Amino acid sequence: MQERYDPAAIESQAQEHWNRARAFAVTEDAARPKYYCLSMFPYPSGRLHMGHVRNYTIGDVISRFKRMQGFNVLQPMGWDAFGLPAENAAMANGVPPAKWTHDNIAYMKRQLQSLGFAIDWEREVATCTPDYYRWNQWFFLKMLEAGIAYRKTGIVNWDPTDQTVLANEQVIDGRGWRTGAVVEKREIPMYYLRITKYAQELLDALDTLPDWPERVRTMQANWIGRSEGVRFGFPYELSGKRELLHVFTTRVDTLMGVTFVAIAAEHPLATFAAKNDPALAGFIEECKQGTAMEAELAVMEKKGMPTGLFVDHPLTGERIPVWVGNYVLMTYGDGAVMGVPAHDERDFEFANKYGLPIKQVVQQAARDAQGEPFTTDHWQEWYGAKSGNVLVNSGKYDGLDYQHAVDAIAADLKARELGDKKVQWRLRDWGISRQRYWGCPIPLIHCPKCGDVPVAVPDADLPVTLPEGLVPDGSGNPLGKTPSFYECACPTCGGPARRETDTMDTFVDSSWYFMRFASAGNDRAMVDERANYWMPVDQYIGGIEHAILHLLYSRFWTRVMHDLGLVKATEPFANLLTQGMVLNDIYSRKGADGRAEYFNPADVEVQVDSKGTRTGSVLRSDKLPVEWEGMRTMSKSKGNGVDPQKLVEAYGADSIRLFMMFKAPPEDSLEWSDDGVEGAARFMRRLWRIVYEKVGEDGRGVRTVGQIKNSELNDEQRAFRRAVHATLVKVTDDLGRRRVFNTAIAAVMELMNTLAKFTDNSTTGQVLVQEALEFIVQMLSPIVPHATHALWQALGHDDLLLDRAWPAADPAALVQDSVDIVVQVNGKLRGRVTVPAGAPEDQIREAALADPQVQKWLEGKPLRKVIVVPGKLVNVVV
RNA sequence: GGCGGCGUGGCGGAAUUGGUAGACGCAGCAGACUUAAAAUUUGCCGACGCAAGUCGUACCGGUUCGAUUCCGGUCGCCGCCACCA
Repeated sequence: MQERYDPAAIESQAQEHWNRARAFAVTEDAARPKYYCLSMFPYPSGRLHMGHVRNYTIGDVISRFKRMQGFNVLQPMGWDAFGLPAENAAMANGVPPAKWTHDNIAYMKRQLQSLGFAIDWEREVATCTPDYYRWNQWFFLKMLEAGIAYRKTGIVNWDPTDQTVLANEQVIDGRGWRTGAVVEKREIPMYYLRITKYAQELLDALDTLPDWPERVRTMQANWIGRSEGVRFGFPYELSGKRELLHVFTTRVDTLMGVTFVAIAAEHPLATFAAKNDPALAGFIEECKQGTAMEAELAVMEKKGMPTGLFVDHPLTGERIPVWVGNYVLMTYGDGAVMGVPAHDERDFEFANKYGLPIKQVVQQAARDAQGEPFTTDHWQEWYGAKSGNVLVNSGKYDGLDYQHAVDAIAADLKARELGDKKVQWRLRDWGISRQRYWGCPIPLIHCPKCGDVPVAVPDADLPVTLPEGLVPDGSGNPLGKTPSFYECACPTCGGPARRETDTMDTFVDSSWYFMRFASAGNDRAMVDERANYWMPVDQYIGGIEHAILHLLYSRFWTRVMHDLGLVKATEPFANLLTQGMVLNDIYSRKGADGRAEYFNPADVEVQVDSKGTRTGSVLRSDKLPVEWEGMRTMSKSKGNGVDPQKLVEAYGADSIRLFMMFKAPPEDSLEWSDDGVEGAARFMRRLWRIVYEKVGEDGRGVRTVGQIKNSELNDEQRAFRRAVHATLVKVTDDLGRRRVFNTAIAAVMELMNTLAKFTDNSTTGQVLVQEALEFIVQMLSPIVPHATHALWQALGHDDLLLDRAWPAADPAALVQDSVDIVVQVNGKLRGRVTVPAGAPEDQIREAALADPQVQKWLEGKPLRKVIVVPGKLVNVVV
């Protein structure tokens, strides 16, 4: 073997070897246990960033480890290739999105290959190819048929920058998730998927996903947002006709305390009332503009205006005024709420401001608070707890507790046919229409003769192919200006018709790609029996930012595919790992104009004192100070990005992979450090050298490992071998059950330190060193596959390391003759004793008490108690 | 405001079921090798103390023979949701 560790040569050689052997192409094999390991596929933005590298390294380590454990492992890769950045790039460069996207895919694929990921590239998919998106279209039509997809004209979130509609999930703090532009409200006909139909299932099934992070399950449960309450109507007359103003409430027990009804500005009744009331119309307009930030909305002043309309109290018939309130959401429930100022903080604030009556109807059972002035303090006391309170001032309901009051009032409302108990969801149906070009065309045709309802494209005419040569100009969807695309014949009547030019939300593409990997290449079906072999994904890995959108959509989509008979799985991802972000230092300097200029950490020199504490930092080029702003995710605007490509060229893929796995546990954020990468490279060189020193220039390892008999070893040899096998046990557990790679690597490093001190040159000693090196190489192989591939050969093996079975520890090597016992006196460490393994408690106790160090602390004091934890410690209480 | 999570050396982190706090690495300090530097390598590296030892896992209290770990409270940071009736 070569003396020098030369990652570039080693890595390209290993990769060639794997490629020649088609080592990562995998076929379904019912005889072997399958393992589907999937990392979230990337958007082909141009180049990989460090977040990708971390994500895919984690997946690769797990895949390679599982493979060595005998699983039939599928690790595929694809491209989430539709989306807006391609259109923006197209506008900037005048290049069609298709070309930009495909160029990026080619480049990023090379990058992924240079990192040595064990990916089955024969299953690669790109969502922008007709082979893939035709099944989006096909399944959309199936959902239309099944009533899961439907068309509705509704108020939508309009992103003025991207000129498109956004789903509720894509609006963050009132701004577009991608552009950050303040979202406007618009009325547009579009297509929805009835995810609300699955709300209960999606909520309940969270309990079947114990291997998902708790916080992701909580976030999904909150997002689905189940509330139990009562929906009922306040009767009123409008032009002689009896109508109902519906509201939803979880506190129907306070119904007798209603003193007003508040409706949203967009409510039809508000629109009606505003017709002859310019002041009200103005107020409504003001509300619709609204402040964008939700956080501000929450603390914003309650504002309202009377509509001049009145409704009847559903039980008492009392006249109740209807107000427009800026705090009422049109998008939740019926866009109207009953106002109970005594028992709802928002209503209380509103009533105080506008002088509306406050009527207390609930109070603590043990208390008589009647006649006391009503203050915010009272509100908190009375409203806070549902339990322990009873109704007052509520006629026949007086004295009932919360649950009984709800039941009684709900029953009475039902008897009057005004309402009933209802479960209300926060989740809303998923709007998938986008007025964008670079997406999957929605396969419908609008025919002027066949009526308003669009006609489905027949299966035989699928896919509706997206023309690839167009370049958007920033003014809406270019498909709408391309007659060759939209002009078509109606499949029903044959007359001239217009093709739908909206495309699908790209979250559609990513909602089922994992099943396509499992049915790769099938041009006759969306999925086939192979999907039932692979699904569900055994391990899914990706960023926490997808905790709601992508994961919820995928869960929904999988259920629909199940219900329409396409797959057996009901949940797509059995196990979820949300990897942490990759952070880097941010350095800046205030310019003369007050604007901050940012510098890459690689160009900054950190100054430390003699203890290593950081005292300041200067720019390398001018030696002038720069300010450290802490660590944040890598971004262009902060100038703290790190290019994986340059690192691979400088250090090799293995050192980068090792550093990322060692620096932090996978779920924690990872703080980038060039020194840390240097340290990883140092370790790789050390590993290489230690093997080189053992096997020499053209040496082969001592292939006699199987012959080690533990009983024939001397004490030092036995201790060394025990360390080797104990490390194997720990690393196996860390990589498998615990999924913490940093401690696994630390354990191997520790073993390397032990190995360096083991200088036994006897034949037996050399065999033990050979065994240790083989174990070390195997244990590290999922993490640094290239170097270990070469080292495995150097150690005298001809087989492919990645197919080698994961080693098993020799139980005889793990046996300990004696154990060290820690002795505490009153809980403080005072001594250590060595006793034979498995010694009875009495013997341990005697040995501990006899220890001179311990004796010193015991003298003259009466023993009160001795606690013996076999194999671990003794605590003497005096 | 609600829910969830987290606070350990100069730094990243370890301590897996309540049982030796600080593994492993980075940075730092001292030495060896070298004409020199790099590379490599050896040792030290929580605080106070000459030492024996004492203190120490954000802070205060509790349970326990024993608490970084469990419980209650306070402070701080992070994440998500946020006028959801």
